[in-house]
Amino acid sequence: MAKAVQQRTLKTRARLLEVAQTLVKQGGYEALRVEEVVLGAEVAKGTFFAHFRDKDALMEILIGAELEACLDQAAAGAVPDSVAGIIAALGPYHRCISSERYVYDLALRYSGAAAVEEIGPISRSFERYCLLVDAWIHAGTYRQDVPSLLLAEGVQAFAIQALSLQFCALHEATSFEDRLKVYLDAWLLPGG
Amino acid sequence: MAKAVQQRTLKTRARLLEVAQTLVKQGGYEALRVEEVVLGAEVAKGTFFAHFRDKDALMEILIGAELEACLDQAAAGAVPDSVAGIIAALGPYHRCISSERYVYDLALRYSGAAAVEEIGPISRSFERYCLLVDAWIHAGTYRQDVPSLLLAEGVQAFAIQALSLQFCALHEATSFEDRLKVYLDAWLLPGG
DNA sequence: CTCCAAAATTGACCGTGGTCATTTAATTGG
DNA sequence: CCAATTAAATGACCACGGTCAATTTTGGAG
Repeated sequence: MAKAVQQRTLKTRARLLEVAQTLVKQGGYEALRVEEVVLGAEVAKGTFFAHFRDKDALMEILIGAELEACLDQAAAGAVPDSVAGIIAALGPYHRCISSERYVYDLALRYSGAAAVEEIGPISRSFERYCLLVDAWIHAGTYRQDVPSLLLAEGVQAFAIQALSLQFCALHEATSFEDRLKVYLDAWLLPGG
Repeated sequence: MAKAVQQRTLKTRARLLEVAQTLVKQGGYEALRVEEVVLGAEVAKGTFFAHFRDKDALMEILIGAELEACLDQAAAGAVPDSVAGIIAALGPYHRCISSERYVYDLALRYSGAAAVEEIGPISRSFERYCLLVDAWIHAGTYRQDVPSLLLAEGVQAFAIQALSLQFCALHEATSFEDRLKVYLDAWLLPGG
């Protein structure tokens, strides 16, 4: 029972991820093909699936990393002190999810973990999103009649609603951020 | 420029839908295969795609019909006069969406129309859901500081949030309806 | 009735994600 | 240093959604 994972394994996995990342940078997530990844990494197709459960698992890792970076950025900045400030601070995260239809779909699909033992990067980033917003709300002056974590979950719910309407041609008159502002004013500052 | 659509067309389409519906009843949506549908309907594969843009389009029709029936039921009943009543009235709709992971994913993906000219059954049912809830809220005594349609959109957003958490193993301690109740109390009756 | 253009249908074919028995490489015990 | 054992990699193969040039059916017009 010594070192079960070999050096080779790490190298192969790293190469697969690197190639995939490069391809995504070039052509976006939608256009990524597993075959191109294995060609670029110079391994057989089967090797890919020995490292990732399926194509989605790779996507989750790549997109999850992007989302995590957005949260890093949000956490590094000053604590926003208004609804508009919260929306602005979350801007990179929301823009990332809405950058591609494909990304939006995948993010929603994996926003909740399918099983306890399989909590993926996207699900984790959604949780961190809530905790971050929770901290902001806690530090600010918003409604006090419900727990701040509940408010944070609501912010996420409204953000998703606003994002989904962004992809809906019927509602394209209003911009994403304007719509979210209306929601969050009503949610965080009722009667105000 | 006489009758552009032939009798034959309608028959074939009806047969495809009927077979698909039967298969779904037997094995659920996830397990449906296009090949089985065309086999059952005794047509070639190409015929299927002459009638439906893709497999999802068929799914949308089937699921959209189920959702529409749930809304019919909700609209036929008495107007609910409380948060719990609203949740109960929407029960069939929510249960339909959460009946299968596959259904939930597809419903979310098509909840917003991708293009103006392509507003599908699911998107339409989501709109009707909002209008129905809007009417209920209008008739009841909930917060008055924001438009009731906005409140209705919020109800939908929270329902989706609660549904997504239902598929998330992390949060399975709380039931869907209990969670939605907490959200909607805070949303529709702030400070109350 | 015959012929014709438009509509509907066909099925061989393709792209791409995913599998698995087999082969190759690395690690360990003696 | 050499088996023996375990991990990793391979690539032919499959499943299944989707395409399209060719063929058949249909419903008039003359």
